Amino acid sequence: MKAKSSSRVGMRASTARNGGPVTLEMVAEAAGVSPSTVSRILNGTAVVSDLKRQAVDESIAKLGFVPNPVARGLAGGRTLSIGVITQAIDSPFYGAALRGIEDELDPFGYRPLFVSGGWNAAAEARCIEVLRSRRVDGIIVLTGRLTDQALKLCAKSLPVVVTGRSLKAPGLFALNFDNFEGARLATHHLIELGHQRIAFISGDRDHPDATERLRGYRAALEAAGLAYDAQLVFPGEYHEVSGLLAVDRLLESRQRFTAIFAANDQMASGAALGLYRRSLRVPDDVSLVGFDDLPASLYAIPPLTTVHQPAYELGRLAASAMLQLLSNTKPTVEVPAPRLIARESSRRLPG
Amino acid sequence: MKAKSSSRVGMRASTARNGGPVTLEMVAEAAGVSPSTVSRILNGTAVVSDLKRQAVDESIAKLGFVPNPVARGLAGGRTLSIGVITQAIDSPFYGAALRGIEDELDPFGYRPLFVSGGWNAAAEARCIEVLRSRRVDGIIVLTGRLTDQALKLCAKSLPVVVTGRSLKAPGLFALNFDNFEGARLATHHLIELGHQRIAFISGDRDHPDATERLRGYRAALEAAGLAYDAQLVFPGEYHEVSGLLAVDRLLESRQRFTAIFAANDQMASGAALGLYRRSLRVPDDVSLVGFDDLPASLYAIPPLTTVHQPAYELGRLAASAMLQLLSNTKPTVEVPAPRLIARESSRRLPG
DNA sequence: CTATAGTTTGAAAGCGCTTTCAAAACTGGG
DNA sequence: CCCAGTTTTGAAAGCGCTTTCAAACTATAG
Repeated sequence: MKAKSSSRVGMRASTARNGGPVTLEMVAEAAGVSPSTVSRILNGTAVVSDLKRQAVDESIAKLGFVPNPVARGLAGGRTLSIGVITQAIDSPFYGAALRGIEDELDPFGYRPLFVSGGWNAAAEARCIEVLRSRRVDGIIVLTGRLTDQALKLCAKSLPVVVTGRSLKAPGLFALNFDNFEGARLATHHLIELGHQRIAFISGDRDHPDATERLRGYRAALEAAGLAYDAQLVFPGEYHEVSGLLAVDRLLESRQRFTAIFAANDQMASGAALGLYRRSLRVPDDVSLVGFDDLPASLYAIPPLTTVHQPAYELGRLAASAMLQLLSNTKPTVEVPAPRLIARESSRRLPG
Repeated sequence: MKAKSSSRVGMRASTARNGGPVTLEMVAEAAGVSPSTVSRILNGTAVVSDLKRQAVDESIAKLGFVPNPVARGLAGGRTLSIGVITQAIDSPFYGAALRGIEDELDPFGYRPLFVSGGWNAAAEARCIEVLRSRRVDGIIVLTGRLTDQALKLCAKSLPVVVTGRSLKAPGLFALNFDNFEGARLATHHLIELGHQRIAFISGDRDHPDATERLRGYRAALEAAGLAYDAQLVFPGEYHEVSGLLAVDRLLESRQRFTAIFAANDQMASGAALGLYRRSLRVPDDVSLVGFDDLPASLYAIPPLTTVHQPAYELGRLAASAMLQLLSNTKPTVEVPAPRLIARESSRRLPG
């Protein structure tokens, strides 16, 4: 836009017309200073007399100059891009986080570079290599399967922000959501409604979140003096089908239960379908609670009671932490506490 | 991965250990040739004797050399990255397309650079500037609001692939899904089930897809000798709330109807909730059909009858077309035809 | 065996920016 | 008014790669 309009505005110096984009050198010439000075002004690397600064600022505006990030990357090492390792670019949960990252980075001129690891440590390691070769200025890792080791190693050469774990290391900042508390809240909510036989559909067992949520479920049970019954726990894999399957198994097991707590909304959605297939009504016959509060859950039928996980906020926070890391300040971001969103899929046990 | 393992393998020449990544120059030296030769081999820019080629290949492997895309971008103009303008990184519909693009590009060493336009022509124009300044090799535009003009202009300097419109220009390839036919199919399906009063929740009216879908709806009606009744058409905005609102207005209008066709799944989902709130059952009281076939629609309650739009495939095709454009072959990709996926939200009108 | 055309190769000049390094322009203090 | 001490500035050397250009070959014909 800028560059385009300049061709209408100024014709003093050579603009876009003369051949390709405006370069720093052209600005320098137009302002009657050396390229170094322009660079210094651009980066605030040194004090420059007000006179020259003004001349340069003017030329920049007149020519519609936009620094070339590629050249910057080569010369200075900074590319103004942040690598983001996500598990799947189209994940309903991480999507919001990605948007948060994008929104937070944008005003600072940084761009996210998204790469998908697909829940696979080897693929994620490759992602890191790719990002490194693209000279990103930092890496944000959304959960994933990389070992803490690998992350720490990476943080030695590049600032790293990681979500979904607690970890401390130089150049590394971890941002963790309180999954334990969230699950405790959800389970507690059901207990409060009078439910005693609460089935749990858990997530991938090698997923750090998943084990935390299971712990939260147990903790709430125990706190209420209810026995933990392993027969009521069904392994899932965080996607819809596994929720459906879990319900099938639950029903086949002939266990008595009045409520289901699924470790994420996607499984809850699958579970809901499973119940629907067997003509069991939510919440009349079975109360159902999820985790994550996906946008879609608000429009589930019935709208799903769930634990709100602020994915968008988490994205912003991660990005903000990265920005702080890059400016050498110690990140000071606080992850919001879990909140239970009671909707219509859970209700008081009659009788 | 590569670079890492090399530090275990070779120690002949200076590897990662000596200071930063391996450069092309180091490879040249190790192979006893000039940098130019290495570059030529890397890019296939010229014939090189088998002897040297082998020596170079070996050194590359031994040193674990990975070309620096940033330097490449500066020198050669090619950055091996493709800009992708999407409307929202977390859109349930476009998400799949993004994944398709990523998957298709990956084996060729290209990376997508996603930027969000947010359904806003000005923002999209800014996106183009950003991408251009990042020296992307091409731009894929997923629908959006840019004028055909703007796209053609852009295509003059950079290959462009655009979805969601039909457009012909040099350096530009358009990939359009047959929205008209899809909508016709959906409406026809309901008619076949005996429905005659079919309400339509349309999309944004300044959205090209939306008008096509409306046309398809009308065409099916007319083909069946059913009168088009503007009173049964409610404007929506392609998201859940607007579907909910549309149903409210539909109900308030006291129009007689037995089925609803929503111009996308998200609005269908909102509509379903609206019906649920009024204790109208889908499909018993009202048949409901959507458009897009979002992953979530399979798990809606009841599972949603919808028109399958191959978002993932579309992404792959767009990326593939871009790759062809980049290699100067005329793209030859074919968009799959719309298919109706009959599930449980629609049923034969009794009586 | 030389002249000529055709190949393969290397030297060197960038790409647009950052960043040393040293020179130039200012300070004052004596 | 000169010199040391402090800024402010510019020249120039890269960053890692591509690409022209011309030199060094090789093959072919005369």
